[in-house]
Amino acid sequence: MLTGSESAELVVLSLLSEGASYGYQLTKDAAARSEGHLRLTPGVLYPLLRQLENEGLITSSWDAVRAEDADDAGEGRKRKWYRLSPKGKRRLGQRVEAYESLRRVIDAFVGVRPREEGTR
Amino acid sequence: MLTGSESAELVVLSLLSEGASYGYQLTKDAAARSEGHLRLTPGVLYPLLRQLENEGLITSSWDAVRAEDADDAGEGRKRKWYRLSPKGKRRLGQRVEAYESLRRVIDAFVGVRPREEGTR
DNA sequence: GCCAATATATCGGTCGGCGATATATCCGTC
DNA sequence: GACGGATATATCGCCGACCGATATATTGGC
Repeated sequence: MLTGSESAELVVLSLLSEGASYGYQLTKDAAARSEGHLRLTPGVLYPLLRQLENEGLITSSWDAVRAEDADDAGEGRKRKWYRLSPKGKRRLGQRVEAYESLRRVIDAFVGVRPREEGTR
Repeated sequence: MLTGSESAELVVLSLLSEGASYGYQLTKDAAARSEGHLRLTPGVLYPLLRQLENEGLITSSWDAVRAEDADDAGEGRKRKWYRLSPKGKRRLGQRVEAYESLRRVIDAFVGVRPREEGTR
């Protein structure tokens, strides 16, 4: 399981890098991709989306429900579409690097398998 | 940089799986192995050691300073040696598995590189 | 007409990470 | 013999963030 909002940011930016999406879809995508291990609950997701928008990493607009009409702000039902900004794209790159760096650090420890009993 | 105490537990158990050690040494080892990225500060380390001992994952004893005499509780200067218990060894295994699982989950996202502009 | 699924959003209590701080010993050196 | 930096262990409690709980409206299937 994984709910920390640090990884949540990485995941949301990553999903949006593949194209525009919206809140509910993001929770579903996250769960599907991680085979249920990643639960992007409303309490985590929406505050995060707001924060990302405030930082200028994503943009939002209320547009048509159908994906192919996502830019059409005409009549009918709407939902809130989010898109990755250029700044967000850069941030995603940084986050990926940070993750890979962390990965190497932890691997430096878990890569080493136990030796023997007793004292060093 | 990485200070979360979740990873701290993994790291401490991992270091102790290589042999007995003590607080100050653990901070130094952690920094060295991670090339300075992992700062196991006193405020993180000692509460963690206490907790790990309470859970029966490690044991401690005040013994001689010299590593080769670490079991000798005779005269002279002492320091507090920590050792991984069998239970701790099992926990380490679980934590490594959990880490590798998390790793796979995140990789499922960062492995996917950006496609093109616009809508899904 | 009803229920489950879809869709977005806020709030605040709870929990814990970790900076700041305290204390004591050891050793080199001036 | 005293000063300072490194060694070594330990506690405390502030601050802030995480996210469970909750609210609300719409849609679609039966």
